[in-house]
Amino acid sequence: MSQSSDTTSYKDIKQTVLDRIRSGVWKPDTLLPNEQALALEFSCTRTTVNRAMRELAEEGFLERRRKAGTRVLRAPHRQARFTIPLIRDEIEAQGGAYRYALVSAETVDAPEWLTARLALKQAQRVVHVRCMHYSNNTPFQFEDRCIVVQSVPQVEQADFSTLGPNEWLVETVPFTNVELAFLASRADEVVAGFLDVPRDEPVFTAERITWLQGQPVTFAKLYFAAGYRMTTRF
Amino acid sequence: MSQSSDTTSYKDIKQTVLDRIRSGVWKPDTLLPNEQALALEFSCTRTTVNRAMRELAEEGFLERRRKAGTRVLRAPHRQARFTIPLIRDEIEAQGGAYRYALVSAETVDAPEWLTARLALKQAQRVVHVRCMHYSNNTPFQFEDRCIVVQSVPQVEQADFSTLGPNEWLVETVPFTNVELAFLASRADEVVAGFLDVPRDEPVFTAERITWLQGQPVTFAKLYFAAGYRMTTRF
DNA sequence: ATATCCATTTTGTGTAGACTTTAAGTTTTT
DNA sequence: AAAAACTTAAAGTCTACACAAAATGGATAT
Repeated sequence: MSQSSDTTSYKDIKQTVLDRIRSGVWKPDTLLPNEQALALEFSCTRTTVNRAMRELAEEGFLERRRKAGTRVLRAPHRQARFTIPLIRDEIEAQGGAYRYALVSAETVDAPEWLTARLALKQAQRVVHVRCMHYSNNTPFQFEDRCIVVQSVPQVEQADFSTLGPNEWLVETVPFTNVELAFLASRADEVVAGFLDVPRDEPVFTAERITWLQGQPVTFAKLYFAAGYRMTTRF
Repeated sequence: MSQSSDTTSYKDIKQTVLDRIRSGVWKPDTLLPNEQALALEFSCTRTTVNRAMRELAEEGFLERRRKAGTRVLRAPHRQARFTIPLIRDEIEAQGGAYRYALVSAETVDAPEWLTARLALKQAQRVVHVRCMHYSNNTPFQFEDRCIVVQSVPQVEQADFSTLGPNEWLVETVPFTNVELAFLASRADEVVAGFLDVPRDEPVFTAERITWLQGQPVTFAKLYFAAGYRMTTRF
């Protein structure tokens, strides 16, 4: 099917199963034949069928339960996968020239809202960095970030004048858990100034909280330039 | 490790490998031992190692190339996975009572912008539906959708007075390709009215184009209520 | 120096078979 | 009835082995 080979591959099976779902041969809620039977039909081993079905389940098309069998999901709970690239990569991928500029960097006491937001045990020192990312010298993103000193002590020696805090963190604390939120916010004086948009302009915004093994590391607000769209296909 | 079993499972291997990456034993760009060697180390078969490493690669931690081997990715290209639920499910999941209300439904000629946007060969008839989704009787989402008649002829007989067009489409055309974009837009007169927010309020907005085997089926703009956040963890 | 070819290594995927784990359904007991 | 115990079907995972496919790095030819 996919290759002009003599054996049936798990990819062939995936394709065939998808086709049957598409064409309505196997409608939502249908209980599919078990792996044994499918292996017989496709004249391959159960191992191969298993891989095909397992992947289709992971992709959100099927639901599998031991003893109960495999059925077609009625409302495809399809998952959108956004790849979150480094901003430099994102800009360069669309052919722009990336430029970074530090706005400010200072060590301060964490404000109350941040203490609450990160569920810090007590008030902590944080490095507060603000910076800009440009594509072809037009504003692309304004970044406003706090990094918890206790979690990443090296941050006090870090130099953010040429390297952005995100890239620095990726190098320094490569392995993290993330909570990411997208929302629409309103450009205040500061954001409007940096992004070169009118005040009160709607701004696509991402909030990103990062932990390292349960320890909150950083809170970032990323304000995108006017007209930014975050896109995916599936 | 995970189970108190006597065999090494692919999950154990995944965990161990992740730990080594976390702890810096295997730093970014490190070339890992090949599957043979790992199988020996974990005293299991190469098949088991293969599954562990394959999944870690899929999850964005490793890069694998034939002959070149497996290496740790420097900037974890981790992917955010958003599950896009039916809006009814989303509302009910957070404990709200879902209510749907049709605003308008009419068959019209596709406006030019839509013809261009969907790359229609010629101007087509479309069903234009506008409707509201409420959570506990507060506005949650305003939906403005066009459905291409030629692609889904049954739509002209559809009754959207009690069933939302999205749910109808999921039932009728279960299998589709989707392009999804998120952006921040500004509430115009209409949107502001329906969402009960001031004019010019920033509104988190999703645009969704759906195809069925290459045929454009529907274009939808989904305006979310004030303060909506789309969240994910990874 | 440059381009082409080729051997070898490493991952990718298949077969065949066994044992394990979960949970649906049935039967039995309370 | 309701709860507990049992049976059993289905997916989940492992072993052991084989061959395929890709692509690197060196060897060879231009």
